[in-house]
Amino acid sequence: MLDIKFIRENLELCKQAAVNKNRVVDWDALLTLDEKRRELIGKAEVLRAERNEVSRTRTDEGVARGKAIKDELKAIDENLRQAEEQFAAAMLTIPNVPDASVPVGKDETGNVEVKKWGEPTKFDFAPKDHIDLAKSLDLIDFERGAKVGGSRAYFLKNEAAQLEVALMFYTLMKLSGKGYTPLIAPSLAKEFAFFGVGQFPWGREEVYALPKDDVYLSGTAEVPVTAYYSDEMLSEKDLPKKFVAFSPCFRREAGSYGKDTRGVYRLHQFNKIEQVIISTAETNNSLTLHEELLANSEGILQDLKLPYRVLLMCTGDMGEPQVKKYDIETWMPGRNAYGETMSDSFMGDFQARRLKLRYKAKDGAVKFCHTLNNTAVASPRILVAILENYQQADGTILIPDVLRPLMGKNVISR
RNA sequence: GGAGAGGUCGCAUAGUGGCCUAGUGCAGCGGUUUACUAAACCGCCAUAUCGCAAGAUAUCGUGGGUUCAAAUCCCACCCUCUCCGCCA
Repeated sequence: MLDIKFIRENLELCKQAAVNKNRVVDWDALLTLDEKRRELIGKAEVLRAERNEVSRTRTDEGVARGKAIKDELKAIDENLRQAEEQFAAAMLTIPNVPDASVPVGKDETGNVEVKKWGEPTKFDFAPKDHIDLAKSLDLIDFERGAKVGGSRAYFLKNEAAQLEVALMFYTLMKLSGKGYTPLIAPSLAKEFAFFGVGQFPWGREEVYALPKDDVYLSGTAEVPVTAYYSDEMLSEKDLPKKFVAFSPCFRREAGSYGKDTRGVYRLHQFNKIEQVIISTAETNNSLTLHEELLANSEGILQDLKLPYRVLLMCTGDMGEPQVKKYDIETWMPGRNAYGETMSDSFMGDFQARRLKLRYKAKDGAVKFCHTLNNTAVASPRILVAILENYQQADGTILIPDVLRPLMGKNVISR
């Protein structure tokens, strides 16, 4: 959410930001509601001031006037309540303004590759995709997954199951060692948290709802962890707060029914470790932290010796809440392409405003925090890259060096 | 699922219709003193909205209601904690 004062004072900037993000906003409706509500607030306050004064007199005339004011106020308050409600709903639909360093573009074709690490793996044999590899080595059971859990469900089996746990453990320990507080976060979260991070109102279709219990299944630990300090007042001296959070993630994948239906690239349920930072409202510092999150994720991929590239997302391919976003794509031989494995976002105070996540600055001023997050590792998608890049001519799969101590073996074979 | 207790400024607490313009303590900020630190003392210090400002208004879990007037009385709901039951 933006500050309405900021919108009033920077209307053209906000309008252009929405256009660049391909979002349609009814600015006139928003500003009309804003004016209406301010006018009603003014009227109500004048009446309340008079009522307060009059009721102190405790005279018959005062009581009579008080009664009259009471009726007037009732009508105004009802109108004000409606206006505030509509205004608040409209405010929730305003997208955030991208940073000046973000390229303007319509869609993914406008993204800019800013870094490439390693080269796409070359094979002196015909490589298999992860589906064939998984079947021949009995690593993933798609058929029984679908039988039991429906479309896009799966069982990780044997070394695939061990590999996922090893990856999660490796990542959690590595980032804990860098001062990130480890968390295992709830996957169930209340509606306010989804509005808070900006998944609602836009992404409702993507989220599993459990209406009977009034909770939702989150698709990322960003939701619970960013909301961790919601409604709280932090101290500047305690910032930034850095978290590395494990959670099972759930996504409906509505609108992508025909996409990536084979394999474990796009799933309804997976496990992920997410980095979340809550920091001060200093954009330059936040941009530095944004790079730190990127470097952390790159470090994981470099440890795993997986070729990847970093894309700076253009305005048209970033979400409503983001100020700046990088995607990391990892080489996946089965796709003969890079596939997204991590997503590194800086939100400014957009989420903090929605979550009432504030801090007291050293000078005593109360400010909204800045929030950032980035994937540390998401599995099984990362297994696609590991299985495919590490396959050998004899059909076996080498295990990345850093995971061998955890796996107790060097190679997957049957 | 059942029973009970409770939700007040960053934290802790006081507050049972008008003296609440929400008090006090702690923390925080500034200062005096000090070789330094601590202590002591002095001052400042909730948030939001509207307003150029002076200031006004609102906020005591949320929403209704009673009243000229509600943190305070009434109703509903939400949340937290404790205990019992069930249970990985």
